Amino acid sequence: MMATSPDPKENHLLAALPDAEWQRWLPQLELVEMPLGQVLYESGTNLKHVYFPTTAIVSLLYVMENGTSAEIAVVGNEGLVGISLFMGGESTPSRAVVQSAGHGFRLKAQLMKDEFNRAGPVMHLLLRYTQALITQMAQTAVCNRHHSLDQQLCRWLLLSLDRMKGLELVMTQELIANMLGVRREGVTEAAHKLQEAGLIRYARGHISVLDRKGLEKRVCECYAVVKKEYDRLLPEKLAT
Amino acid sequence: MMATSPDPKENHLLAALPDAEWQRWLPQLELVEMPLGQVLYESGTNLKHVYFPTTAIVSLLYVMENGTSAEIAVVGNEGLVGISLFMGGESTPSRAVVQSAGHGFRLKAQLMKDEFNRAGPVMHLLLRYTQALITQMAQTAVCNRHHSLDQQLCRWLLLSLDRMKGLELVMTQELIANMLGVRREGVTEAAHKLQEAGLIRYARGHISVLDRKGLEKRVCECYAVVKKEYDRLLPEKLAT
DNA sequence: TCCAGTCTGTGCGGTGGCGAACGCAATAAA
DNA sequence: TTTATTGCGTTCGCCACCGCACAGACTGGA
Repeated sequence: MMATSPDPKENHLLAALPDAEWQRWLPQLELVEMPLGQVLYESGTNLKHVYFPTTAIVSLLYVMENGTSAEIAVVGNEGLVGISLFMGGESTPSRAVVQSAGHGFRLKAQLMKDEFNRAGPVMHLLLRYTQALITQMAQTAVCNRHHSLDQQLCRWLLLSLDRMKGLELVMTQELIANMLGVRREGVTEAAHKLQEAGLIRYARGHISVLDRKGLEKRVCECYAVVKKEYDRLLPEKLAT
Repeated sequence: MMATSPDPKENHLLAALPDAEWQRWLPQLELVEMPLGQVLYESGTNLKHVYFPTTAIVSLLYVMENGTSAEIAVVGNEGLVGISLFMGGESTPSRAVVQSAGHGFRLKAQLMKDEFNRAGPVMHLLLRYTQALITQMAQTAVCNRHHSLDQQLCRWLLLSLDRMKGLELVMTQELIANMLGVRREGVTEAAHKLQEAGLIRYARGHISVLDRKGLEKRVCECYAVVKKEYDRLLPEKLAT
């Protein structure tokens, strides 16, 4: 198995850049490896970079005083980590952790702010992305309130799947439980059901999705709402 | 009891406007009454105005396919309703409903977009507000996951309290239940506990807060996280 | 004054997720 | 090969919240 080719255009936002900005940014983009568990930023700290994942997936989560956590949103090759930089706050009360190892590119904070403040197409692209992210957060709140763990697991799997290439996640049930903010045993049970139904197969930290359509049948409406909003706000550009 | 005086500067965002924009906006600001239950925008529809509540409180909520709902965020005189206008999406999958009757001012959609696109201090103000709103949504997700109904009720009461003048909410337990996305009976029980503890008093759709500090002692950390972020991002301007 | 509608109190069984504990198997390290 | 670690399976009691059903209490309107 070879590492994936580090092409910035694997990130949809970078791929959607107008040619002028693309030329300007390219020399400034720094390829970074993003190993599992890496913390990109900590709650309340000022950001030094924004990250554009290509093959990695990043979880935005809030860690409570007692140590338990809950995922707020997930970011992959469709987006960027660090919106608070251009939103003006410089920091947020959440933490960004690499949930699935891979690569990405980063840009220095000041550079990002300068580019945003040109108030051109880049700004509007980033704002539309931010709105999609907002929808994801809102729907997470709804899902946490109303839907069963089974459905939430399906949602989580599908959201992850949409942000990677293959059909296999390297991910223990314990980690998933931390993301969802539930017990590990709950995830074990829910995953077991999905395996019995022939939708997934898992073993020691590897989950293979066998029947994506099957997951889509089980998942709650939240997944579709979020996906639709991403598609609406961030239509695939023709670039590359 | 007289109606409150309809002063645009009761809205913190309007009050924070630089003098130039204030002069420019003033003739365009339209005073509107906002009766309980009014729907400011519906899921998926294009917005025609942005609303700046002064004495009203507005709930952003998502209504599920089966009719049940969950609150995503609450907006009062500290903010504005309709961020998707300048974020670029024009619509969102949520609904905005007046939760507490009062007044507000509105601005036509196109005007708002034009003002935003000047890319000056107004834009940065609105973006900072949006980030605060994002924090509120994120924390709602966390709270829905981890905290008891009792604590969530406290959080909800305090958030509402911060956005109004007096100490009495006109609000049935059934309505609160719809906002929180829980059963009415659950709210009844939680409210009963608070009343027994002498923190609130209620009767037929009127809730009086007797001991705000007491509520703050019972509430989960979520409230403080959100409040702190609003204070950080939207410091009180000296205007007026 | 009486009725209808609204708001709150309460009780019941059901269930989904919690916390803790322990067993087991597959992998990695010695 | 042995040993330690990691990941998954299972059980058991517990509690918060759910859904439903109904009773009382207050209010406004005819």
